[in-house]
Amino acid sequence: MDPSAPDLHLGHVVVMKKLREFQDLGHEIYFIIGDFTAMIGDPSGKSQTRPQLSREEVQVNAETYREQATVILDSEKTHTVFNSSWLSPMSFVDVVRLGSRFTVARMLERDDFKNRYSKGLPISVHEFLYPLAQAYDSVAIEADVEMGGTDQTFNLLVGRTIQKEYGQESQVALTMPILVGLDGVDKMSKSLGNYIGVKEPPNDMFGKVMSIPDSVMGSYFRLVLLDTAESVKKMTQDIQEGRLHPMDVKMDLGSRLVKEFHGQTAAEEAKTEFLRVFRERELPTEIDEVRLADVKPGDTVGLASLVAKAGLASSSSEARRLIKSGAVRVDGVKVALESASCTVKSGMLLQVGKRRVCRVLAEG
RNA sequence: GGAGAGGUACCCAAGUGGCCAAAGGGGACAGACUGUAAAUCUGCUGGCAGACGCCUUCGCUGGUUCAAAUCCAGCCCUCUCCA
Repeated sequence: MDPSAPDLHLGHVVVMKKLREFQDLGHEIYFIIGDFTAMIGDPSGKSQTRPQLSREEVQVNAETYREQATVILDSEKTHTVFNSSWLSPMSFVDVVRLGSRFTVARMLERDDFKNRYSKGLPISVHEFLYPLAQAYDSVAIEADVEMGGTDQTFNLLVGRTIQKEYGQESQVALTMPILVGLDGVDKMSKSLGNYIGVKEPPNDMFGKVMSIPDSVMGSYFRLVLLDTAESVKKMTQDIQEGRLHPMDVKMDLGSRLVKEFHGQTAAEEAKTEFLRVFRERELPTEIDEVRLADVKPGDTVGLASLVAKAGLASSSSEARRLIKSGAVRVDGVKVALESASCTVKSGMLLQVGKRRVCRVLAEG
């Protein structure tokens, strides 16, 4: 687990559910926090070395992980370890020795490296060290089985080779299919912002589920909810032949997911709220309140800057564009004049698009 | 070490003295339509400002010029071939 982005999402859940199965069958799980490897940065097409995290940050993130992971995993059978504890003490000699057990040709078997190499894109030497470091993790804990997404196949296989070189029996590499994110195209990941976090509030979780393309619903049922292949196939057919409406199926998916992470009641509430806001087009039952210290009731300010201050747009220029395109409402009334100014009232309602709403509390 | 090519906004990519806040495409965002789906159409895509307008950006640092993404010098980085 990479500790630089401490949010577990449904993509992780796919793998963790399989881990849980192993636990239920009596296996012990080592949850490796990649605090050392995070400094190298997994080659992902962007060869940027990630910022080094402080000891404290890593600790905090690790704790966050543990807490989130226990939603799925049995904490009794889960050991949390940091790979810096065996990678940091290695000397340069050790690293050279490790490197001598693997060849460049085999490194270039990895698709990502192969592609970059053939396209003339840079590959730094330290990136070759990443799979080796991860492989050494397997040596350090004497792993019997290592699990990950299919994108980890190469790394897992390097682990097998390296273990053998260090006189251990090669681990079994087990990969789970990759869950696609909300865009329906790319893998679910935090950096792409197309994820559903396991700790997200019920309403957000439900709403995000509803925004996924129909075409990927099946994989969510199969990989996250562990429905059988047959039932997913039947569902797909029923939709195609008009016996089921895709939206109903998606709402069912949303309810079941929210139920899994937040319970039955939350699931029902999230569904009701969704119908209320997006079908009936009413305001949400709970609206965020934004306190603005530098504005007081009665002030006349530019609407654009107010929208930006309230955090509904990233800048006032951005807010201007949104106003111009007719996305902004003040107390429910659309204002499309870019240069509009408005008189501040405490508790006034600001809306941008369908999703961003807040109440402004002027406390200047 | 030698020779060549290149570094432009979130990404790809045009631009080779003023008409450049920078073509085009993708993505993102917003509007219409809808099932907060897909597809389609439209808008929009540096920041500040109520407005006239102002400020910052084309690898970095200096220079030439009334004017530089564009010319010059140095530096940094990437790729290819040769050694």
